[in-house]
Amino acid sequence: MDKQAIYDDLKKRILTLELEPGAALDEARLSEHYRISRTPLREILRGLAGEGCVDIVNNRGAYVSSMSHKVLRDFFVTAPMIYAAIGRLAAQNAKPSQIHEMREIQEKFRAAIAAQATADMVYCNQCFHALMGEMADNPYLKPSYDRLLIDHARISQTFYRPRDPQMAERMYSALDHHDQMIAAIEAGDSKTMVDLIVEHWELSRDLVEYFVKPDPLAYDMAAANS
Amino acid sequence: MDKQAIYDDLKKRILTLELEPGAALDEARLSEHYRISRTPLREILRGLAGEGCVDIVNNRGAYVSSMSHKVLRDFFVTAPMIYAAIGRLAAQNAKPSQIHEMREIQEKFRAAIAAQATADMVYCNQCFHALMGEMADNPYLKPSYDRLLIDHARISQTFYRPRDPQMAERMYSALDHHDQMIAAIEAGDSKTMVDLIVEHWELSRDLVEYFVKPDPLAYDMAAANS
DNA sequence: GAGTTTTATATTGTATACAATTTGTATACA
DNA sequence: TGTATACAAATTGTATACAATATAAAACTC
Repeated sequence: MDKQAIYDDLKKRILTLELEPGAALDEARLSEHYRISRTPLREILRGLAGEGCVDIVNNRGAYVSSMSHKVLRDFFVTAPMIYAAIGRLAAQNAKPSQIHEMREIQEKFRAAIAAQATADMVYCNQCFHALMGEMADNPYLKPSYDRLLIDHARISQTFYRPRDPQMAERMYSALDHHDQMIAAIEAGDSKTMVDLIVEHWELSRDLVEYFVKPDPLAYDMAAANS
Repeated sequence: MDKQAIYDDLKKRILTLELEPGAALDEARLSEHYRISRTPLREILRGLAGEGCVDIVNNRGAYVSSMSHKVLRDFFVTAPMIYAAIGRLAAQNAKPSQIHEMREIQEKFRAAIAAQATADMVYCNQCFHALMGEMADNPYLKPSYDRLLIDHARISQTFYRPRDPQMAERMYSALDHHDQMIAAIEAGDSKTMVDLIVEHWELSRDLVEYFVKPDPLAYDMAAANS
């Protein structure tokens, strides 16, 4: 397992919440686990800190970045603007090879949904949106976008309930959006792309809203039975 | 000189173009210069890479991040949106202690302009806008904003001509904008704030436009004398 | 028994030595 | 003369040992 692979593995474990927000990342333990010395491991942790996955406190170690209420609020304030901008730029700047790669990811995504393989779904979705960031090809937006994607993955996992039939519906909507996005990107149609991004975003927003404000239990049993 | 001081010093040297875009950052040379070993120096370089000051290529060392035409274009595409968003959030979220600090920076800025101390002007301006980023208090926008500020400083220095009388005018306009911004932030008036940000931005845009498209020399000497 | 100081342990930070990779140069050959 | 290969130098990457700092525990004072 080389350095990049360890980097990716750690990032994946953070994204999938296997390493929970706030969890301490002990250098000695991790370096032993991955069979490398502390020096390169520290560089990996600092790299992840640059991406926003990890918070480092001087002389007190590294922690998986937290997900406080404030962070959640900031996420919902910021994501629409950045996502729209990235979508617009992706439609303008995508290279043919990237569009091809996107189609491949989309087919894997489709298969994962059909197979109800939650982990694969999350991963393919992540790849799809990360690639969109590459297409946009803007070094100033990329760091913010990547940070949003990291927390987007974590938030989605927090609120996703695999047994709820509404979830399957949502996933097929998302899949459909992705198909339309690929078409818009190929056509270089940035206006349609932004509309799709907004629509897609509302899926995520509604998921959390539904969690915070779920269908209430009947508080008047007599009425519920009538 | 502790680690943070070395970090700041390197960043400052990059911002002031003392270390030019694309310049190689030799680990051995730098570690000797700052009297620390390579291990912490490497961490500093990776930290700066996370901020976007430095590009690191595997097995081929660190370089001051470049300023290609594409980067310049991306800068002008992206900055208005992010600056406006940061301005709006700063007006909404600024804490009294931060407003107080901002006033102090502004007075130093005023003094630097009066004294025509270019380096101090650049530094105070940088501090002013960095503090605005702190006020906005949004972890998703901050990485993009900081990256924009780094290149903004470098671009401004590239196109600034201290001997041009127009430059002094511009600086007084900027100073005036800053005064008005502080008032808007204190009043929590985010609408006015965004208008000011746009106006302030046009100063920077015009500076570069003027450089790219300066007053042409007379090409018809007869006509010029008539 | 509560609070403070001291001591021990654990963890992070730094220096140095060594390994791996890349780059430059010289030489052989077409 | 141009290209390819082999070797040498320089530079980056990693491991390990040691130093500094923070946390936990124990002893002490009041």
